[in-house]
Amino acid sequence: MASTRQGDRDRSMAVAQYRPMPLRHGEPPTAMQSLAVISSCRSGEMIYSQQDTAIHWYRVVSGLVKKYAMMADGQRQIVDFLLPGNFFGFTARDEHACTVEAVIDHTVLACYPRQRLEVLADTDPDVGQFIRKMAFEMISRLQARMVILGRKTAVEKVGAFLIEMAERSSTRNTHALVLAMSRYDIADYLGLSVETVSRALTALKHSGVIALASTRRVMIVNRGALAEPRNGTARSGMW
Amino acid sequence: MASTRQGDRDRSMAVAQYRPMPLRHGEPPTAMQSLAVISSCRSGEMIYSQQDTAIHWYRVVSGLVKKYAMMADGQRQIVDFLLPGNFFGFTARDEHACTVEAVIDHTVLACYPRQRLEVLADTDPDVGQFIRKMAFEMISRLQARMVILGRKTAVEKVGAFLIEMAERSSTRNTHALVLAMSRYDIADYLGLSVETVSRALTALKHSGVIALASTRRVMIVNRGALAEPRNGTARSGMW
DNA sequence: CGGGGATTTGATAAAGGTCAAACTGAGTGG
DNA sequence: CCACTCAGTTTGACCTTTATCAAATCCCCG
Repeated sequence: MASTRQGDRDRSMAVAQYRPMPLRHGEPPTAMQSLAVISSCRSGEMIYSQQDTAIHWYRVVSGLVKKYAMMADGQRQIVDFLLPGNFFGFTARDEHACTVEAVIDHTVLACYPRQRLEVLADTDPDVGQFIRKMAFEMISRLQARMVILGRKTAVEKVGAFLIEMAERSSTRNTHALVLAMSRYDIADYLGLSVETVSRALTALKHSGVIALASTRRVMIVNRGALAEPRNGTARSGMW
Repeated sequence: MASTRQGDRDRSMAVAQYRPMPLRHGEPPTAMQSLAVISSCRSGEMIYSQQDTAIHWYRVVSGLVKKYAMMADGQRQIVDFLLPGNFFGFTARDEHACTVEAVIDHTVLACYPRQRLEVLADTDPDVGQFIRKMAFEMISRLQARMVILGRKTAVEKVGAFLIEMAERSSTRNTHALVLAMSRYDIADYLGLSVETVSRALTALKHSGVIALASTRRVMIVNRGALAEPRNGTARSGMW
């Protein structure tokens, strides 16, 4: 599946295997929090749109938000889901490259005036450090997803997605998991069609790797097989 | 190809089309530059490896560098190519998630001790701001690539790649372009097989969208068609 | 108790991967 | 200077994976 010919040459050196990163950022510094304005959104409500001027930075307090790009032909790629504690909306340029909208009702956001926060970041090292760290974490997360998008089969993508969500959810129990987003959203996040996402979930269920309490409530039964379907119970070929 | 059913609902709102970002960062602040140690690498030389401790941050002065992740089965995903002016090596955690190696001989790097640079970022607003901006730009770039990886055909991916390289190269002429990396590298960057990359280039050549002066020297003849192969000369189906 | 979006399932086709082989061109040694 | 080599690239044949089209089913909400 990959171009392994040159890969083979490299493999001896890079012994270690790629692993995504669990990591949680602490609370923002209080100086920063004092700038926040709290607001609540309903499901489907747009926070900002592609090409809007970037006036605010945001943090998800509770709920779920999706960041996506639309293409000329109407195709959509969800670039990220933002969970409680995650930041979004910062950009080096003046306008946003993506659209962001709330996925569920009662999504609560902290909203920071960009100008004032940038000044604060310049003057308060805690704030500067915090923002830097946050940006670095986002880079790590995007890089991990790049690997998933580029080099995984449908079942592996869905498996990786479930693990990612289980780990990023603040729940204690990483084996039970509620998917707040639709199959369509999952598909556009993983670069698959809805049907393929559905079939992958069915395949994982039938092979006993996961169980579905309801369509959106997933129990992770065999975490190892979910992370590495190629050596697990899940047979190759999906059907 | 996408799950357009829900996408249709959204399309009315997101009128604008997604466009990647050309953007060049200026020179780093001199306070920062005074920390730099310059070094030169040969082709294939590893700068750091997955799981190495992150002790330095780097900037490409000249040449070309690739950042990639290896997976358990030997598959490789190139997460980014770094061109002159680009930074790499920063992470929120202690160890690197990716391996970085030079693609061509005489690749020159500026190497910054992480500890000291972080202190400097805390004390010197110019440096803090510069690093923040750099991180934000990298986020933009990764997001743009996510769209390409997730929702494009092989020919579109290769087209987008050529455009990206043409724009990121500091050359005045964005129509002639030298690919310093191999087809294998391009394949692992785009999540394709080498053969498919080669066929896509051939297809673009035959349809007159590009011309190949030699295998690695590309002339962009019809930039519009390269960006939007679906409405261009390039017929769907590739063969 | 509908109604309609969300999800699943099935049949089919297209895109891209894989395997195999030929070709190209830069370096190497005779 | 030329055969030779070998990595990199291209091309061809075939086959797997996933998208697409179509339809059934589920289930949430009024």
